[in-house]
Amino acid sequence: MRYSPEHKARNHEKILSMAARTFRERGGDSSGIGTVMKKVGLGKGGFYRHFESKDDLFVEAVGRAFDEMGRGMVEVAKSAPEGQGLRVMIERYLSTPHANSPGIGCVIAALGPELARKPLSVRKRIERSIEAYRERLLPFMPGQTREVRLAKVQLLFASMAGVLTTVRVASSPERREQMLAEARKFFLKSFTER
Amino acid sequence: MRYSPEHKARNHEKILSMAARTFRERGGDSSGIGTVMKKVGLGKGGFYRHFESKDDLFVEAVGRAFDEMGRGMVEVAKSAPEGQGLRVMIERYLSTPHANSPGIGCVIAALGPELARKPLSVRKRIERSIEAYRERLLPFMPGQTREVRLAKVQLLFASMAGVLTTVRVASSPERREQMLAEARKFFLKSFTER
DNA sequence: TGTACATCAGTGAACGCGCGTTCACTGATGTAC
DNA sequence: TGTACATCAGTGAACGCGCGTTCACTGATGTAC
Repeated sequence: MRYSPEHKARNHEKILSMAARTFRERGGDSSGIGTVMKKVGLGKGGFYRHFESKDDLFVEAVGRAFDEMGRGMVEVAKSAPEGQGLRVMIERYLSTPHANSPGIGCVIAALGPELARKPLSVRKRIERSIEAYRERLLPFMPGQTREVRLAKVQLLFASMAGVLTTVRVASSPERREQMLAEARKFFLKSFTER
Repeated sequence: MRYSPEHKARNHEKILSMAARTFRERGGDSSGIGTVMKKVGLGKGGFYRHFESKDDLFVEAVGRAFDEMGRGMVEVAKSAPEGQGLRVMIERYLSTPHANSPGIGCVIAALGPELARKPLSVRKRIERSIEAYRERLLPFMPGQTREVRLAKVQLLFASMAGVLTTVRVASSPERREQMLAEARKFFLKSFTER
C-alpha cells in the first residue's frame, strides 16, 4: 500500500513528537524504537523509512523538544502584561505541573547529563537547538547589551533546570512545592528586580 | 579458594567505588556489571556474592558518590580561611576540573534525571544520601536558623548542578569557562555577600 | 594434633530477554508507453 | 484510454549483540571432633 507524501510527512511528525516525549519521560536508553513506533500505531520495521538510526532520531527529537519548549515559553511571555514576560516564564518553569510532566518539559532537566555524555559531533548538533532556544527567550531578558542578556538566559535556565531535576528526585509533594516556591522567590528576585 | 573477611570487604569496597565512578561517567544504563567487575579485576559471576542486584548496587553506589562528594566539599571548606568556606565550595563546584571530571563529581549533575525516573522506593533510599550530603554542608551556609540554611544549601547546590550539566553539554572550552565564570560570580554574589 | 567436612568468594559458561538493525515481501499509487 | 512497470511506506520475522542473572563447580580456609 503506497501512501501520499502528506501521509509520510504526517507519520514522520508523529514519530518525532512521540519520541521527543518518550525520551524525556524514560531517558534515551530506556526508550526503544519499537515502543515509540507502537505508540504511533506502526510496526518497528517502518522506522528506517523515516530516520537513519536511533541516534539520528535522538538528535532530531531533542531539537523538536527544545522547539516545543521554546514555543511554550514565548507564548506565556507574550500573553503576559507588559514587562512581566520574564516573571511568568520563571513561574511557569518552576511550577508543579512542569515538575510533574517531564515528557513535555525542559530538555536539560530531563536529559541534561545524557546530552553531556554524547560524542562531540552529536553535542554540536544539539548545541544549535539550544542556541535557537535561547535566542527566542532573549527578548524577554533585561540587560543593556545582547551579550548581557544572553549570559542571563544561559545562567537562569541552566540553574532552574538543576532545581527542577532536584525537585523531581524528592518524593514528598509538600517538599517539592516548598523547594519550587523557594526557587521562584530567589530567581524572581535575582533576575526581575532592577 | 576461600578468602578472608578483610579480602571480601576490600573487594566490596572496590566494586562500590568503581561503580560510583563508572555510573557517573557513563550513566546507569550504559554501565554494565561486567565492565565494573572487570575493572576491579574480577569476573562478572562474582558480583552476586557482593550485591543482590544491579539496582541494589546502583543505590549504594549513588550513596557512596554523595559521600565522596560531601567529604571533598567539607575538606576544602574546612581548609579555607575563616568565613571563606562557602566561597571556596562554590569555586570548587563551578570549576573547570569539576566540569571535566563527572566520574568523581556531583551526583545530581551526572545522574540527576536518571534518579528522578527511579521508582519511589528507590528515590526514598537515595533521598537519605542527599539529606546526609546537605547536612554536611549546612555548617558553612549563612542564615539565622537551620531551616534557612537548609533551604539555601538545597537551592544553591541544585542550581549549580544545572549549570554544571549545561556547561558539560557545551562543546567549546572557552564557552564552558565563560559560563562557569559567569555562574561563579552570580552565586558568590547571591550567597556569600551579606 | 590430625583429619574430615562445611563454608563461601570467585569462575566462566549458559540462560532468557530486549534491543537496534536488516531483509524479503506487500500492494496501492504514480509514471511510461 | 488502457496496460505494464516502478516506487516506496509499511510489515513482521529474523539477525547479532550485550545485558542481568543463574548455575555447577573450584579450592583455600575455618571448624568440629
